This record gives sequence, structure tokens and C-alpha cells, in this order.
Amino acid sequence: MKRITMKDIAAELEVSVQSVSQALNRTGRLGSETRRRILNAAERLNYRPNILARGLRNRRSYLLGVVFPFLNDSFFSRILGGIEDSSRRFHYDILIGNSFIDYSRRSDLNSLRKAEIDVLERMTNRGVDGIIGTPNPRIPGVYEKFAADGAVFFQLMKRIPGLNAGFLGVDNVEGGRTAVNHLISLGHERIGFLQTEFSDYEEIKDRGTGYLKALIARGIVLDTDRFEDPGDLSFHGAGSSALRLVKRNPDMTALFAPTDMAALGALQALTEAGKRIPEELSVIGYDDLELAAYQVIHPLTTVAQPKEELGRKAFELLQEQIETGETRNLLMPPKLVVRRTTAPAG
Amino acid sequence: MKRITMKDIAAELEVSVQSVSQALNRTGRLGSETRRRILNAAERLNYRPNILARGLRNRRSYLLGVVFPFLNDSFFSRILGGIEDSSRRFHYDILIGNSFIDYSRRSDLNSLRKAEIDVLERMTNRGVDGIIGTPNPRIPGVYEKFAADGAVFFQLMKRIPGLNAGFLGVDNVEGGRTAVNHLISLGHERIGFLQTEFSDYEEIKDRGTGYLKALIARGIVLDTDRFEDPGDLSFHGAGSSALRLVKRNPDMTALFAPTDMAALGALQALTEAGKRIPEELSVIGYDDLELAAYQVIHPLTTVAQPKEELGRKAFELLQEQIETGETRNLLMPPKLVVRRTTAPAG
DNA sequence: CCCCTTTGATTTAACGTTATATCAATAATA
DNA sequence: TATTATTGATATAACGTTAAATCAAAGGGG
Repeated sequence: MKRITMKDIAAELEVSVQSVSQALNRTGRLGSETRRRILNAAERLNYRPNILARGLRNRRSYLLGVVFPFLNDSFFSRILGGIEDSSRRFHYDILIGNSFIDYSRRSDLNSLRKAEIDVLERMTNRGVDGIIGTPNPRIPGVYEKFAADGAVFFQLMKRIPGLNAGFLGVDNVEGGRTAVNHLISLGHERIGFLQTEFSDYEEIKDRGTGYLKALIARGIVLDTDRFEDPGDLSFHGAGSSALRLVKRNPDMTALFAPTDMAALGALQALTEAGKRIPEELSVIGYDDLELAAYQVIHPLTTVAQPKEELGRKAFELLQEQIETGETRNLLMPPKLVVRRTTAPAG
Repeated sequence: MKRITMKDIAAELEVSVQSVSQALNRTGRLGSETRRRILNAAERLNYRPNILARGLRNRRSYLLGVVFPFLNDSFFSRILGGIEDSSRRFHYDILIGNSFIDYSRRSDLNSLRKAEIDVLERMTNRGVDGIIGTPNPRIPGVYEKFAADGAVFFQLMKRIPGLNAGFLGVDNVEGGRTAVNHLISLGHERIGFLQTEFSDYEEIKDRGTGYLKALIARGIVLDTDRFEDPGDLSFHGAGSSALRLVKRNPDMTALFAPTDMAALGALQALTEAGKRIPEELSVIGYDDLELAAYQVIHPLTTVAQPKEELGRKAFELLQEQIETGETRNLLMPPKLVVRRTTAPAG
């Protein structure tokens, strides 16, 4: 029992293959009676189109590539869910790829470049119509190479300066501002910030900028150098940073950690050091990972990135770019999620 | 600037397209000089094969479908990471699909069936060589339909009885036994179990069986009916269950929750009710989600499912099934991960 | 009744590959 | 030297689909 093709239907009804194609696609001119018979037979024989063949002929695959640094990551997988959700409606299928980009650590840039090129090549070789990806700004000049392959590229979360491709991200400055405004409105003034030690971690820098702007806007005078601690923002790294910060600033009443993972690390180190949270110290994170919501005792107050929404919107913008060739840049607003790690200042 | 095809190389060197194909694939007989020239030109012009065309001709796409109930789920996305990891080495690409199976709630089976068929159809229409999926046992008769499409099916985590397809899962009875043995070895005897209220939630039933077997094997006599509470195992549901259980059994010293989410819910409800964990009550979960590891104060002791490993192995078995047609069933052993929610019995 | 338009269907060709068959030229054998 | 292998390359055809061109028949207008 083999798969039914148009040829089989044509043979069955003694019409030409092209008539079958026309009936199925409602193109061309075909008698309504013939069309009806073909449609019936297709239904009866359970005909399914071969999308490979169609793609080859039409130079349009209705295939999308999605390239993320990591797939086994709840953040990106939620975005992926959003992309899938809206792409399905337009009959696009999704090819996934892993660029293995390691943002936080210093890795071998050359092998990262090779890996990234490899994923993109495999996708363009499959004739994808477009690619949604989070590129690595430390590896420039990769995406430009693929311009000739007819695949449209769309940047999500990270952007390569000067690349002619649409971009969708979250407004990190606004997010930082949101976090700090929340703390200020609870009466906090001496607010610490967990800074990144990596100079090219743009998102974190931006959240730090938001932190500063919020302070200025509310007229708060603070020795911010003293209230910042640059660290690696991993769970353990953030813990050490937080400890240093409270030691240096015993009067600190609130802490803004620019990622949830860092916030959790801080929470862990601080409670272990005997700090009562949020009574003695408020902590706010950033990302709204599952980890933040399902924290026992200390569900984390945080700034949420609209993950599913980002995925859906990214697909829309990519599709627009495919159809019209127009590239657009967009920032989505983050959203405050108040839980139990922030409280009014004593 | 268009994509380079074999035709272009052939024209450039004034040889036939077939010679180009032969040179690139090292098939047939071709003079070493000609081969060299072709390979050079291919390199120089940056030739990339069109995999669609190759797939059409060879009836072999080197495409794999992966169908999970949810993509935006850290559990399945880690498995996906494992699949990707090993499939990449064999030049397979991965097409993802979402079957939207909702195991816990009673949903409209008919629309679930439609969704599941839809994903599978889209994949077979793309000519995938095989599909790795977690089927819904409540919707039988779906996968059988696709036997004719030439795609090989492999079942991961869940299995449809009687379906001629390989299977890879985790030994849940063994996992339950592992969890309870750990508690027993800490001196616990009165151990509660959070049972599922859904009759077809096989995994949980099996973990419950492991629980009973461990008790028997160690000669522990317990009114297990009294120490089980059937609930919905959601975060909140498990909380209520746990509360009922301690109320009914004030002498209970340990609790086995058959999912991490349930364990966390129990943890939350119990600590809020004033129970000190693990001093007064030990709690062990199941799954080893990120949530378990990064819990502040209460990192969860749990039984880990080897997620990446499952993905890698599933690919291997599927590949074997594609090449040889042989189906195999395999269970992987779970692994105990001791953290801070279990302690010796007072 | 002839010409023109419309309608309904078919032929041709192409998308980029590759397996099979074929063919010409050279080398090896008798 | 005639005959047969061997080698190196090409021609043909096919995978399943569809756009464009073509063609035949029917309908409409004068």
C-alpha cells in the first residue's frame, strides 16, 4: 500500500494529472462536474499532497526555521510555543535548530561561528521561506552570507547592528524602570542592582539604565556605584554578589536582580545569611520564568517578558517580511508581576 | 544572485549535470581529474545541495518529526534537546509539532484526535522518515492510519497497547520503589502517597505500585488506603491532598509525591500550615524539573528521569527502526537525586 | 454559415536531484 | 589485429507537483 499521488487519481478517473492539480487548487478552468469527481476521488482515496514536490516546483516551502541558543530552556521553549501557535494557522511547519550560543561564558568563538553557520545552512538547504533566530552579536557577518539563499531572516531578542532584517525584542530600559518604580512606590530608596560583568550583555546593561533613570526621575540621590555589584549573574554568582552588596550597604532595603535566576540565587544566599525576605529586604527579578512562579514560600516578584506573545508577534512580522520584503523593528513592553518577595519599606 | 545548482556547475565546466552529481556523491565512475575540477568549482561557487529535490528523488528526506503534548514545557524541551543532539550527527533535521494533549483534564477527545491527526498528516506530507512522539492512549487508532505513508513511528514515554512501534520509557515502578526505598533507609515507615484521581494516568499508577512494593519488600505493615490521597496532582490540588493526608495521619513522617509539581504544591501548603520540612516531614518528588533544583531553601529531593538521555536514545532506536524495520521496547532506569527535603526520621 | 470568443481539458516543461542505461574511447586480451 | 573488458562520461527518465501554452469543442454574434 503506497501513498496516493495525483497520478493515481488521474488514472482512476481517466483524466490528466493537471486537471487533478487544478481541481485541488481551484486554479485554471475546470468543469464543475469534473472538479467534483476529482475532489470526490481524492477524498475517497485519501489523497495527501507531497509538500516536497510542491515546494520544489513553487520555490515556496511553507517551512520556517527557528534557531535558538538553547532548545532545552523554558524561556525559549515558551517563545517557540508562541511561534508554533500562530504559524500553524498559516500552514507553516517549523524546523528547529540549536545554535549553542553561550552568552554568559567566554567560549571558542570560532566553533560557535561554525555551529551557527551549520544550522543556517541546513535550513536554507531545506528551502525554508524564513528564519526566526536569536543571533549572537559577538559573531557578526554570519547572516549576511545567506541573503542570496532567498531565506528571509528575522531577529528575536538579540540584534546584529546594521543587519538588514526585522527585529522584535523587549524594552529592557523600560523593564528596568518598571522594576525600580515598583520598589520606589513601596517606599524603597536604597536599592541595589546586580550588574553584569560582561561588557556585551546588552539586555542587562539596558535594565541597569532603566534602574538609573527611575531613580533620577523620582529625585532619588544615591551613590549608585556603591549599590551596584558586577558579577556573573549565575545562581551562585548572584548569591555572592548579593552578599557583598548587603555587607557594603547595610542600609539597603531592596534589590533589583536583572534575571530571575540571579534573583533566586540572591534569595538563597540572603535567606541563608539570615535575612528575612521581604520584611527586611525586597527582591525583584526579571523574566518571569516558571521558576519564579512556583517558588515555595518566596514566589518571586518580577518583570515578565511576554514569551508566547513574542513568539506569535515574531511570526507575524516574519511573514510580513516574506510577503512584502519590508523589515520592521518593534519593542514589546514588559509587565510587572507582583508576588511575595517585595513589601513596603520598613 | 540566485542559489547555485548542479546545473550551474555543469555549465561552468561544460560537463553534464550527472557528472556533477557523481562527483559530489562519489558514486559511479568518474575520472579523478574531472572529479577534482567539479569539487573545486562546487567549493568556489559555494554550492549547496537542494535537500527537497534530493528527498523527492530518493524518497528519503532525512527529516524527523517530533510530536509532544506541549512544546513550551521544560520537561519535553529537554528531551527535544537530546533528540536534536544526536540527530544532528546523522544529518537529520527536526520538524516539531504540538499535539496539545491535555492529560490531566477531561478535554474534548474529538478535537484532540483531530489535532493529533493534523500534526501527523503535516509531517507525513513533508515526507519525514520517522516520527518520535508521545501518543495519547485515550485516542487510539490514530497512528495505525499512517502506516501506509512510509513514516516509521516511535513512542516515547507513553505507549499505545498493541501498536507496532518501538517504545522507550522510564521504569516508573522502579522509580516509585527508588523513592520509597530512600525514605525507608532514612528510617521512615509511615509514608504517604499522593495518588492520581485519573484512572488512565498510567505513570502515576506505576509509581504507586513501586511505593507498595517497596513497603512490602521491607516488611512494613501500613494501612496504605489511609496513607493515599487521590487528587488532581496540580500545584494547588496536591497542596490540598497533602493537607488532608497529614490531618488524617498525624503520625506520618514522609510523603512521596509522584511529580515535582505535586511535591512543590505539597511543600507550599505544608510549610504554610506550619510544618517544618524536612525536620518534621520528609518530601520526595519525581521528575527532577528545573523547578526542583532551583528551589530556594527547599531544593527538592526527587527521582530524576534522564531527559536528554531519553531523547538521544529515542533517536537511536528510531533510526534503527528506520534502517532495519525492527521495533524495540526499552525502559530506562530513573535516578535518585537527594537534596534538602528529606531527612532521617525523627 | 463563418468567425470569434469562451470553456474545458490536455501537453509541455520545469523545479533540482540521482539511478539506470547507454555510448564512445581506451586498454587488455587472444 | 580483431575482440573483449574497462573506463569515463552522457542521455534518459523519474520523483510529485504546477504554471503556461496549446488545443479542441461548444456557444455567440453578425
